[in-house]
Amino acid sequence: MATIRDVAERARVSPITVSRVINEIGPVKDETRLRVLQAIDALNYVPNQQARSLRSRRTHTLALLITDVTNPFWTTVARGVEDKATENNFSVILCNTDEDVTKEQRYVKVVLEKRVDGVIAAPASYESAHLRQLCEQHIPLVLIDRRLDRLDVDIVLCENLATSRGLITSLIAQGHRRIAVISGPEKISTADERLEGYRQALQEAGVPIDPALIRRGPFTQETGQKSTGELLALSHPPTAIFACNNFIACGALLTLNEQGVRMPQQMKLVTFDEIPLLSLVAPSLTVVVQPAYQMGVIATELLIEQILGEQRESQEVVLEPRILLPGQLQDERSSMLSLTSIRSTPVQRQSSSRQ
Amino acid sequence: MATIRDVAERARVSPITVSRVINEIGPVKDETRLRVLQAIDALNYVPNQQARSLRSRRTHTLALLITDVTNPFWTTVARGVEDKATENNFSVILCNTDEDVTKEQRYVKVVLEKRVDGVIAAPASYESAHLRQLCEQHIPLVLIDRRLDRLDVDIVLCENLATSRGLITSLIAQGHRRIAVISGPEKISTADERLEGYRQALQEAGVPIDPALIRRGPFTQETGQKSTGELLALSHPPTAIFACNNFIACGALLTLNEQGVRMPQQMKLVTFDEIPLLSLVAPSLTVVVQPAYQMGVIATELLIEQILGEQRESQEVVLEPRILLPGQLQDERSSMLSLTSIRSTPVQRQSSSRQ
DNA sequence: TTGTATGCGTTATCAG
DNA sequence: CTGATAACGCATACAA
Repeated sequence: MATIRDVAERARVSPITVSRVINEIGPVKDETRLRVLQAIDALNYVPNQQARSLRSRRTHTLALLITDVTNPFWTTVARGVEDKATENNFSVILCNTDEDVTKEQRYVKVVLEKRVDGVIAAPASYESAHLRQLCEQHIPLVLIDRRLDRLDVDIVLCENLATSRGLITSLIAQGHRRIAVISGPEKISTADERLEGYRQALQEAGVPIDPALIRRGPFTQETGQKSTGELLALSHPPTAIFACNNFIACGALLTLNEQGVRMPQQMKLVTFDEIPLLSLVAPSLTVVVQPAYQMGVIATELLIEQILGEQRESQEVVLEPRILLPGQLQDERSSMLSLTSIRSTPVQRQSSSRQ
Repeated sequence: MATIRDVAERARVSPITVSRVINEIGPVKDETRLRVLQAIDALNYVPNQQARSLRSRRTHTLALLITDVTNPFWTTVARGVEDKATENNFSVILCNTDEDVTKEQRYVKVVLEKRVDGVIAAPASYESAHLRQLCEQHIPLVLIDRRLDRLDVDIVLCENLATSRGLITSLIAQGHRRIAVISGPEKISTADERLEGYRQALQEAGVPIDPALIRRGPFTQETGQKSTGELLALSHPPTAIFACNNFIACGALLTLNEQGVRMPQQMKLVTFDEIPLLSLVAPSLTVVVQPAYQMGVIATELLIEQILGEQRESQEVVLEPRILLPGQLQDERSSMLSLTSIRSTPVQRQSSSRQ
């Protein structure tokens, strides 16, 4: 592949002049520029970003550490990140951690070696020592969706605790007393906060908390299926289930369906996060829809600010989820299938800087 | 950040010795190695991949050009690519082309600048001149899912034509005579081949082809909705619809649902590609499930062979899709929600090398 | 307006 | 077993 020197020779100038033409800095006579451009064209010259990065200390590359692109929530986040990154001439390296701290660590190492300009990460655990490593090395970092203990860093997320408390309060208002919850793993802030919201709502309403109605497990369909099966087998089963993410909700749905449980008559299901077609499958569902695409976009904006930018305080951006009640906004429910509409939504930040 | 020289100084050796320790090449006395390792640890030294790449001409980075991660099919492909890449110490840059040749071109440029070791791409059009550019520059390339005209290069895909012909033949055998098809854009091989299969099946069975029953548009939900609306409005509407991808099927499903069309009594729907929960929404659906995860894995294997490897003939790997009939294999239908099962499936190649 | 010298961090080559 | 030197491709600082 042609180098800057090849181009320089062909255009009968020095390499630096070629560099000036490419980067459009410094004065170059029009005639010279033309010769250079012709040489570039003739040789199919493409600047070597590796060499460039070595000097400029900019790789124009971001890393996105999420649990699993296969989850529509993260897929949409990834799409938001990629769109915003591309808009700013950054590439995105995709990293699936599967909520596995070891994998996360491996990716952190890759990130350091590759000298990416910044990282957007959903921690596999709120301890995640390796992510702290990034901060120590002064790699720009933005957390997304999940918190990290005792680390003052930019973060974009939705209000989990209050939202889930409101969700449960409203179930209680509808007359439900035996409400089950199926939450995610320990040490993941979203799982903890959604569960805590559940507890607070029951306490406020004076409804006793029955440990048998509280289930936890990986954020997977299997957890939903298994837990729902167990809940249905209770001598005094719940009348409502709060699934803490979409995969768990799918599992619950499958099991409820299998066992012929009618919704919402025999069981009311509420959940965090969207899955396409969910509204068609179970029109009685209440869904907390997090603005995943915007979360990705905003996280990327914050990251790029950090990379290009001035020092500033860490920001915590808290977005409002939309709550889709049964029968409501049917159309919008399937919007994930086509991001066109979401993409054009202007970004609104409800940020609260802290510390 | 510490450099190899810092480490060398601290360990009182030359940089090259440090390099030898890191890369585990050449002989180094145990004592020296230990000193070096201690220095590396003390300084938190991480080798600079940029500088390394400059010499070694290996970036350990792949690019994945797909139309849209948001489509569960591509999501799953991406996951397969990422898993296999990671296994071989490669990172993956995610590129969404949205079936837009201009975007594709921009990404090709990025790919060239970044000197990625190889590219996996689903062409936005079977012309896509820019992708040819990669071949000219001798960048290892593997096509996935879609063909490119007159280009002898590795490719992984499913049998589209025969599969769709079989699908339609079976509809005819069930007594359907007015069968509609909603296919994707022009210049995309999958859209063309699936449509061609439809045509062949009708011809073979002596069923006249009615142009009013043939619709094309972008592979989106909107296309499915719009086309289905138009088909239902025909004076002599079809009794079956063949949706050529999952998004189109979703659109069709939404419109059929809205208009209260009962399936399969009033309308039989068949489709390519899976969407989670599809089976719950419409148990009467017939779905051609392409092994997306495996496609990603195999494409990556081929690419890595090219990168690391010996010259060899271009390979064309054609995989068998699974066809899920109504009511059949209910469990497997939702397997996309959790890749665990897919991931453990051993890779079987039904390859046919050509040329 | 253009060019020279130098260095980014690493590794290949050759020498000791 | 270890080291000196050069080179990868480009851009900064300075000079002309």
